Amino acid sequence: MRRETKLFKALSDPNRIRIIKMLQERELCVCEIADILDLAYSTVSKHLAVLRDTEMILDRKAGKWVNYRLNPDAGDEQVRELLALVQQWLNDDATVRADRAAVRSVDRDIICNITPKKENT
Amino acid sequence: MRRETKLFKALSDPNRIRIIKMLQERELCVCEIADILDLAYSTVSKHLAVLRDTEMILDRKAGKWVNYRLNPDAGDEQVRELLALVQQWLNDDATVRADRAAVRSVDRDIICNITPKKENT
DNA sequence: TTCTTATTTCGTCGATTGGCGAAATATAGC
DNA sequence: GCTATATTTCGCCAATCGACGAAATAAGAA
Repeated sequence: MRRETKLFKALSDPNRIRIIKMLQERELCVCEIADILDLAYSTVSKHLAVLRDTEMILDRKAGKWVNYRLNPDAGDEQVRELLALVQQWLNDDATVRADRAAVRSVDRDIICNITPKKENT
Repeated sequence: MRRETKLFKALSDPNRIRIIKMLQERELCVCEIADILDLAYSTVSKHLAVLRDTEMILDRKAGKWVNYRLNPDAGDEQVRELLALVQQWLNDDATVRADRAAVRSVDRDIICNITPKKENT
């Protein structure tokens, strides 16, 4: 019972739904998600922790970033079923569409003020 | 977005999940549900209002009782999908099993201290 | 019409939650 | 080893939520 309600609770916040819809597009780091959602890093980190704790998403270090991605092959069938459900939902939602467009253009190098590496000439 | 998170939120409380699992068994009134859940009538009434507000359940008057039942043919596909999901889940859960057994024996006439009608002799 | 009763609504309380900024942590780069 | 930085954790605040009892409502029964 706790497991199921915990899964539903994780999906009951709009920002966490937005995060999942964004991660359907591609892997993202905290600073990119925070940039798109326009939330504090700490808030995003907390939301991601909730989702990671349900195993709906996975994290891994990539340089100085921590990347988050969906976990569609989660061992838990309930997680898989809910992720499949949310995958089908909200694809015509205006906010989701805007977030998706943002995901395609968001750039962590710009957010973190990283100078592009010089091309060898 | 609001619609989806509202549905997930409705399912994120253990007692509301228990109510839905009980209603899979049969239609019930507030006093029967309160008896099984061991909650105040007002609390049960509020939980039922949350569920009715999502259209996952329907109510109708039956004498002095208000009966509640599942709405598996809800107009909203998302409601139908979630009800189908919860139908498959938790069927081995100890609490759900106990609640189901209680549903089969709970009797509103006993709860409300109604004297059975005398049989014609 | 009045009385009784199942239910709903209201108000209060303590617990939980989502937001933020600050502090702490992990670790890449030099 | 030190510095810089992305992220996580902590602490606080306001809003929300689930529990209860009391009051209000709806309506059945007499």
